[in-house]
Amino acid sequence: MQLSEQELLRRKTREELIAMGVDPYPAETFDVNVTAAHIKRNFDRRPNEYTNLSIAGRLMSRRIMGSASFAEIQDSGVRIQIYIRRDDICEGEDKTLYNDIFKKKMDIGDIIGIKGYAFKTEVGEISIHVTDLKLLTKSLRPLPVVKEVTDDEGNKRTYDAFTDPEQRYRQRYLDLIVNPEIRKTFIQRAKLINSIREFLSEKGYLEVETPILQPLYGGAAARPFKTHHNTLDMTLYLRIANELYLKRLIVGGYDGVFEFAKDFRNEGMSRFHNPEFTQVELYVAYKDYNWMMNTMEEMIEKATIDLHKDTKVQVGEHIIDFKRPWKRFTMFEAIKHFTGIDISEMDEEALRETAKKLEVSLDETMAKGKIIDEIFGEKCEPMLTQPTFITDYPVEMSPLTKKHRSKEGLVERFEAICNGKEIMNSYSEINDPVDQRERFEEQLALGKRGDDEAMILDEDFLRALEFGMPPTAGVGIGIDRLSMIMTNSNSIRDVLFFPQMRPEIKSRAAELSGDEKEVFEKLEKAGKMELVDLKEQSGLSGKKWDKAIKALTRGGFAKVSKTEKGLFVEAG
RNA sequence: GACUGGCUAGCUCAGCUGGUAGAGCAACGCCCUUUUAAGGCGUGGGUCCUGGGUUCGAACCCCAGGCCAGUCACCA
Repeated sequence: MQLSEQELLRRKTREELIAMGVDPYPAETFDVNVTAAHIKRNFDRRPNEYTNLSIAGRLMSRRIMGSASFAEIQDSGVRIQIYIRRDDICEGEDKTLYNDIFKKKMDIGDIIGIKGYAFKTEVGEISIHVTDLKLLTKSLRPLPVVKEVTDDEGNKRTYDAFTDPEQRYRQRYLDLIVNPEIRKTFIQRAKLINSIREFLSEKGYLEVETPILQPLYGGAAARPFKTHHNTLDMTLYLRIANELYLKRLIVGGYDGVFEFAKDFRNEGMSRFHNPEFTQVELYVAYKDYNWMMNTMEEMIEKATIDLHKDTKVQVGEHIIDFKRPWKRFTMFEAIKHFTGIDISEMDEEALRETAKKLEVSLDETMAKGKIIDEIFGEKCEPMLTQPTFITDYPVEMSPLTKKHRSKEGLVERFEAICNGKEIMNSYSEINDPVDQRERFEEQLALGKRGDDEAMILDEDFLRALEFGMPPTAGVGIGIDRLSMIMTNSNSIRDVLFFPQMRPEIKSRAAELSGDEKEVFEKLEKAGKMELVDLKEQSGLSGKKWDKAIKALTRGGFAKVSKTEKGLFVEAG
């Protein structure tokens, strides 16, 4: 690793501190009795409360003026100014703590502990007059220095902001230090989860945990991640949903269960999709989807008030109001409303015609239900900004949903759409095991035709249903998408601390030379290949090849492994 | 996957029709006891994303590739 000038200097400083007997990473507790936020909030009202304070934080800026200095420290995302005078922290003749340690050996980014008292400067800034100073952690990397100014009119201006989205996502710790306003987003997300948890717990439903590693994946239409358990020597999948397990618990006799679940779907990424995401799923016995709609609008309305003290949320250009009751449309009504066409009585032929007229593109494999869904997705969903329930979906799209009590060809399902996106999916669950088996079999047929998202038949789940599951309503709520709305975020990555990113590969080929470099570049592109093939492609003589590959494996650039299938090389 | 834009110092960015790299902050040295994007004087710091090509000469032009972002497509 090539270190920058500043990194080298800080490493040297670390050594010097140790040499002079200052531990740059002391073990003992530094007792903190106040936070920056606390002082700033209360100093004006109770100035005498802060005469003997002890506070720790990261050094964010320094203004040294000879034998006195101003600096800022930041704790929990809040900055406060500190004032350090040489003769206050160094009472005797020995001025090392100020002249050497503070001025020379502390840097922006170091974590320090101070003791002192709060006061106001002549300019009126609440500050801490330091009487004692201690290094708690030496920082070895220079921090981006972001400056914020408030001008005479009270407008905030930021200079040298740390804005590169890639760096912010990859180094979230840095982002949190330097752009503390993003902390609010994550606090809101946590509040949202707490609010929902509180609501469901208060109703007496049990929060449960079910397997993430599943031998069969089910409960949604998606491609899974596949993994392997060594001892059992079996394939396991990361769950795409927990639905089938929660329903087993309903069979087992719980009246209501819910789980905040990380689900994993091996599909494309976009500003609305991360390969792992969070859903809360809830199943309640003896209820149907109508009850669930009422319960959910109550729950989300409450959550909105918990977060914003209001039912209204600003999202981009729009103000979204979660106040009950939300609009309700059947899918057919919604399509009629937005296109003027009543498709409720149409057969597949007529639907195709209609889709064509509406410029909704279809492919040959799509059946009736899928066509309806396409038209809805294209012509209605994006138009629905305010929270809206869409009910009564075509049966083909919903293999776990109970057939509609009175409408042929439909199921008892609703989705809540908000800001043009689905945030909730719910239905009256199938509890007729014979019906459920038939639906699974239809899915199997789809799978055989090449639909790689078709559901798999889960024999154990069917066995559970055969013992009898009470009539049940279930719902899944996308926590990430709901968080996006609640925090006015434009991308799912803004509501995840650590969104999935491509690995950070800097081409290390530069460290190599000649033959090694050429071989490594080929290997890096292929990832893994047969040793013989790589040798062939390199076009090197036996001796040169041997030398190059040995250098690469020694340097950790390549790994050779022997299996039954032959010799393989892998980029390291 | 397609299109558009981007990649230059630790951070934010400039760099004209190709002439061999610059500013502010940060860093280093000196001065400075209530400053606040503190200030003053001085100094150092770069694989200009990578690899090829054109050229006397490439950060800049051409080709290939990488990564990121946005939009669209796919996908719930």
